[in-house]
Amino acid sequence: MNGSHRMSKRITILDLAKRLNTTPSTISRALRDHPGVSKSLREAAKSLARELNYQPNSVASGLRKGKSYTIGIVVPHINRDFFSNVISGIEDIASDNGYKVMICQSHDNEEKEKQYINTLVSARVDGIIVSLGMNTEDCSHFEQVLNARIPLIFFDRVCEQMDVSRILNDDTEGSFKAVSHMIEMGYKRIAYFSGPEYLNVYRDRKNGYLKALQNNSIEVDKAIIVHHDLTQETGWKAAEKLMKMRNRPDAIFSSSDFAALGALLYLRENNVRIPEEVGIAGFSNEKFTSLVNPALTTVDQHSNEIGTFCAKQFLEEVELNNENYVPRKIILNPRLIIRESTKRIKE
Amino acid sequence: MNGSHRMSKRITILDLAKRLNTTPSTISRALRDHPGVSKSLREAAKSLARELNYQPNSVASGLRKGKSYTIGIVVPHINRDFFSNVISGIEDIASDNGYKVMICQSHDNEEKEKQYINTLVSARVDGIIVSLGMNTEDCSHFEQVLNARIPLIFFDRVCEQMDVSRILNDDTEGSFKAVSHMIEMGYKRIAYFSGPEYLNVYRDRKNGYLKALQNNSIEVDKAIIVHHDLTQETGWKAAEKLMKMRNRPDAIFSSSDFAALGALLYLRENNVRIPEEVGIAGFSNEKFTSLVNPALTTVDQHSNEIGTFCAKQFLEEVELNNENYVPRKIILNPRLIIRESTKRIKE
DNA sequence: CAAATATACTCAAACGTTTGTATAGTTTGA
DNA sequence: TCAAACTATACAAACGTTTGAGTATATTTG
Repeated sequence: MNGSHRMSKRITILDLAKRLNTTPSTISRALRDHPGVSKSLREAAKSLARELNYQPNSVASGLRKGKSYTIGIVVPHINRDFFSNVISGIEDIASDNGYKVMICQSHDNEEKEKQYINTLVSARVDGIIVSLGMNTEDCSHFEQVLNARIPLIFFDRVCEQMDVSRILNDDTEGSFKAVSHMIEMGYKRIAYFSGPEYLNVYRDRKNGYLKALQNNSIEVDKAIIVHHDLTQETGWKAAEKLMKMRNRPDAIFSSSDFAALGALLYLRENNVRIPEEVGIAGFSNEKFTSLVNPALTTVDQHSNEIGTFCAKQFLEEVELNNENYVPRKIILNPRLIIRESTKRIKE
Repeated sequence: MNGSHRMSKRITILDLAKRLNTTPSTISRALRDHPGVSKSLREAAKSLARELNYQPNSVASGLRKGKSYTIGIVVPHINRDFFSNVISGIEDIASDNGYKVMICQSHDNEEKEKQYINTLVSARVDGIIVSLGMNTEDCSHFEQVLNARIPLIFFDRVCEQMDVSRILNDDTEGSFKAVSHMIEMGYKRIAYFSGPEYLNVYRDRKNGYLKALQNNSIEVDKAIIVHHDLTQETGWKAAEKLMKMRNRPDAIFSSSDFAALGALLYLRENNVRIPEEVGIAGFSNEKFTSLVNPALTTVDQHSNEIGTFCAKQFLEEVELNNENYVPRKIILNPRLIIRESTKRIKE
């Protein structure tokens, strides 16, 4: 309550041992119900521990055992529904299995991502789960994770050169579904917002877009394929540019919900009717997509499942003790969610 | 690239020492530029470390120094804008000062919160920053943090009995502003969504509501004050109940944006015009509030600033080494954001 | 009844750092 | 020139736990 001000030394296993006239090793075993310790001592140790409010020092135990029971997670932003749902998924499985998670935000900054990887390796986490930052082109900072024989798992935005497990969506398929749907709704000239092409997700999503056009014999016009960093702001600006073209597009498909939102707001502000004049769709199924007006068609990525797959894959690899496991690629099938922003009466 | 399969033992300070024909202690000092070590050796040590890709073991160093350079954060949910912004704020300051953060989600579950506190104490974090779960009535699990002399800081939802620093909004004031505004807009019968009253924030917000009514000589009607867990779902249900009253309210003020959203969706679905027939406002300024239709009036809590205050307070307390510091209460003034959901033409 | 076997412990080393103290070797000063 | 002072390094203990090996006592076995 008031924090009594005796300089209480933290109590250790040695203190318990002294009080029970035995040794630290015996206490250590007693507390973990080792069968080699008599029942009576086990009980005594545990009740004394409770009484003195003993908290095991997991730093010491981590050092001795070479295991920290911690998983490091590095994502660009935790305040995106996609990432926070993945993290929730990881955390649920992890904590059921006695692991805690350490969450780091790279803020899409390669330097920060590198630092966090260093920190996690230094902290001797038992595994690292990563989705790359938007600006990460070079993957060399992950080499040391492999060298340290720490299980490494990527999801969503991955390092393709690295031979490690990865959990992915079929981004091509997701994009293909969305664009095919838009074509079916009668849109003829569909612009596309893409991210950096050294990242698998953006390359794949673009391929899905191209495939859908091709499939419907629509010619690709590079003028309406825009590359940017897919934020709300740049989405707004890109929409502005597109709408001022003489031959303006009648739809926008964005590989990010945030950029789609920016575009949507631009269109709304400029009284372009959605979906009648211009259709619009995004990617990721962020919460806000169902709430904007009109509600945004988007591609759901099963974020929570991705998280549980990541965690399960980690558990498997850690179990195998880094020996002869084969990296695995798990691909989920994304789901198209059709909402008002593309529901045009077919012409 | 392919993870060469020699069972490479991790290299330690001892390995470096052997190669340079010196001792671990000297290497340890050399790597940290201790002036007692000759310049040449310092350089040699550092370049060898780089060459061999030496990664210091922060577990060992943590054990020896009794410091982990880690801050534990416990929040109900990381996928709420309010919390993730606070975390971002903490993390920015923390990482500038060499601290990493460990983020835990209590999911508003008291048991889970307790476990996480245990884990963090065991992990010997250097500080713990908490916002209580919705269901946490009993704060006894925080006693051990104090006993272990680990700086403890609360924000938003706090343990009032505990004499530790806390960063808060003036929730009464926030609520008062919102409700006063609604009254000014001509709403006469304003319902209220409240959370559990053992939590400071909900008690304070309710007080602000009551104060605003009183201030305008509006009688309080307990029939339209609803207590629930403030999720989108319960907000929906509560709105339904209220709208079916014979003497139904003409406005709803919710102490959570999520519950306000639920209510808004119910009203929209049932063709109750907002803000004409019923006004509505929430609390927290979640991203979606500006995007729903109509946009939701809400109270902004300066989430990012709360985070930086938390981190700075932690740094100060850790600096003082737990000696004679006086717990501090920092109160920020929330900001009312008026949007369409309450902009009724005054009658 | 001696020998084998269980039982319930104790001992000591180890994990990888850090840090206070000791010890060479070198320089300085009167 | 010899003690004092400094420089650069070595030594050893410590952080708190875990674990393999060792030991004393009690119990079983042929």
